[in-house]
Amino acid sequence: MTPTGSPAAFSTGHPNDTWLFGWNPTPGIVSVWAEASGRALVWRRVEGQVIFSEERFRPWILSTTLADLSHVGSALSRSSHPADAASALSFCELNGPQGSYRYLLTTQHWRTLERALLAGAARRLGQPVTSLYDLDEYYRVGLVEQYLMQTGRVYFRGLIYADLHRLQFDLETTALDPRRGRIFLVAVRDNRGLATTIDAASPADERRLIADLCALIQERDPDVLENHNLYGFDLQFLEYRAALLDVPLNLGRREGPALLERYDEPVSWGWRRRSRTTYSVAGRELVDTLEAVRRYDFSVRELSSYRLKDVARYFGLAAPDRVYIPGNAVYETYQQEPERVRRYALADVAEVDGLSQRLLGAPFALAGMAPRRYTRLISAGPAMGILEPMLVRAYLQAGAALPAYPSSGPEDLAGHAGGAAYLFATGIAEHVVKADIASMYPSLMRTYQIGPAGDRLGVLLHLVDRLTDLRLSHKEAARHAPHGSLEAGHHTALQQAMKILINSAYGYLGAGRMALFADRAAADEVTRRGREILEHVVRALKERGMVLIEADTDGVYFAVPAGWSAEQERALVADVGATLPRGINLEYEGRYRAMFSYEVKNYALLTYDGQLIVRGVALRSSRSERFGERFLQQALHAVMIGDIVGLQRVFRETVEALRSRSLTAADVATRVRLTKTPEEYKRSRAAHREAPYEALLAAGREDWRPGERVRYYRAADGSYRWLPDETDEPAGLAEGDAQEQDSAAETFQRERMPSTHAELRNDYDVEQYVQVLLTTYAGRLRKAFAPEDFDQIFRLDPQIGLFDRPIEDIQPLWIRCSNAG
DNA sequence: GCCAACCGGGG
DNA sequence: GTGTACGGTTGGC
Repeated sequence: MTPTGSPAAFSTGHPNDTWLFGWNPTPGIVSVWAEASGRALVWRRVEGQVIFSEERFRPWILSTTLADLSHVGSALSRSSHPADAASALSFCELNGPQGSYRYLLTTQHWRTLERALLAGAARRLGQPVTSLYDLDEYYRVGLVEQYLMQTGRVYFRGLIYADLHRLQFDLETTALDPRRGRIFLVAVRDNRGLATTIDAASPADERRLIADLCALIQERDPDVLENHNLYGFDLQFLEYRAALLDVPLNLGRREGPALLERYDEPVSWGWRRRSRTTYSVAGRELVDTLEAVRRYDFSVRELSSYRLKDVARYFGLAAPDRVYIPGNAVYETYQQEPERVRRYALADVAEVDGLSQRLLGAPFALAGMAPRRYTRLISAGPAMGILEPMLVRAYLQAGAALPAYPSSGPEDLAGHAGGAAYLFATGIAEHVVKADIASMYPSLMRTYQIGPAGDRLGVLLHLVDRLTDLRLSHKEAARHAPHGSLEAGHHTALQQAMKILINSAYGYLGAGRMALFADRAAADEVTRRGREILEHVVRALKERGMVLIEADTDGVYFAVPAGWSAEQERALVADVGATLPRGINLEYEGRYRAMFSYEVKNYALLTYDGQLIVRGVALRSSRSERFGERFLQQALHAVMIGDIVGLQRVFRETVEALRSRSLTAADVATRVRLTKTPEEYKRSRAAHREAPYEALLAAGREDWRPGERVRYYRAADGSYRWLPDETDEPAGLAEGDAQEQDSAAETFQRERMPSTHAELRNDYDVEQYVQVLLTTYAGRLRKAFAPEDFDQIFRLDPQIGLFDRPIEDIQPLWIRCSNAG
């Protein structure tokens, strides 16, 4: 290996910070292109200028054995240090026990090594071997990762996010499928002031549009190309159209190969294997903000849609006068009002830029630590995708062998006990406090020094240690920097990146047999300690007279005596926290006026300023009829303030509104997604009728597309009625041929009108919806009452029952101290 | 009510 | 060069 820096040359104050940030100080790397031949192209941004350099590296792989190279004989040479290797094939022995990855095999050209190993392995195993990834004897990473781990370099050293030159482009096309539609417009902007569109009004102009787009990108020379669903749409479309029109697609930097490299990766989402396409170009990083949104929502779980427009609104990025055009009407609109579409497309790219600023700070900061491309860090899993490469780099830097994969013995099949979850009480509680243990699992790892047994150098625990301290200092620095400043953003991004790494350390311990340093026993020890701590907190709260409601893994809800102030609550939490071991911190997370405890992790909270928060699926309805949702909101609010009279009133009013037909079809309609094609439904219809299709057929719609969302309701005569809404896609639009485009335009014109006549109809099936109200919505409050009280409150027949008592006397099932009366 | 299958996004 | 991490909805039985 030929490092251009040494570990001593880069330090940020701690001898082992190189485990965190790499050991090579080279600043400003914005892109790396590594080839199997050992050529690496590196672009750096230094003082605003881009500097290109061509470098050499030796492709490498780690192995537990030399057996598969015995057939090459003297072609394999030994070197005492990897940096000394010069021959076509060589190996260096690392420090480590038998069975560990103690052979670092290096080569001049990756294919030489790969061919030799595949041939050797095939001979050893007596069957053909097609991929080294299938063999446990080898630990292999991608070429760019090889380069970064070998050199100790990382991306973006010394840069802040605003230093990156980012360009967004967004295609507008006449159809979704590039075989059936073409590009008629592209909007382009960058974070250096560019904002423009390129038109191709006639099909003959499309070739010029693509060429102009490439030329503009070359001229602006950005480090990053960004868009929403860039991989899934824009690049696929561009690739197809450029090939069809035989126009070169030069998106990369001129010093590198002018190609758009495509990977069709098998990806498992859950257990299911699917394929997705990604791309890369030399010299520029590609950023798909859709991936960043997915990653964001993975932890936050708040987005109901990942569509650009929805996400932009969610983050408050959408301009108030933003133009909205339904996707299937964009081309029609362009033909009549091209300027409107240009503004629409420019708003799209502006929102992508906003999303980038909002979501990509953390991946940017991670790229300054982990030996991986920036692009990959946007969607990489934090444990295997980020932490493990850092661990591997640290071991290579130390000349130490990686441990063998942990053997999967029978103990691994035994159930792994996770966090504790307790439901202490159901019903309604008042004066509720939530407290939780800050970063519980990493804190436990740190406090009790629980790390993977195979981590002989103690890298993981060291990383958790340093990251925890550094994160606190960046949080602090972000707080003190001027709000909204570049400096604040920089520290916030680092803080977030560090949080991601810290939180993944525990997950990594339990990451199954494919993680090099996984350690099930250590993971179990962490959760065992966690349960111990949670039980301790619960006990301490009980001893202090608090009423426990529920506790889950690292947090607990409990009720305090009426009349307590927030200060008293905080003091209590601090008091309990003081009984915990050093390094384990109990935090006061919030206070609530009331809580409806339903099941573990399923509850509703009422804040002191009247906001209703509903958590867990059990309290929500998947049907989501508007009238039912409205009822449930009001009902939960009423029951949590103990207003049973009000609760019954809301119920009776809703029943009355249904029966008097003062609600509308839109209020009772439900929305489903179609799965069958018209042909499939026609086949199954005789055996089994399904409401949404019947609704369409009854409305005269014989054509639809699976995936289409359909709103419908049940009418008084028992039939189902379709209720088209503003954003519904008309039939067959994916095909995008001329007729269908026309129908799209017509539909669009029709649907721009605020609310259609159909929405205001009131011919719904009253008793059906009364039953829905009672069973689906009111039923969710069953656990808040004694059975006879529930029946009395929600009785449909308003005559007095034999055992009724005055409604004023009915109380919900309060969760209260027994001694408080 | 339970289980398996499917989808997310882009014009 | 991945990924061993989904979650909500729907339809079929």
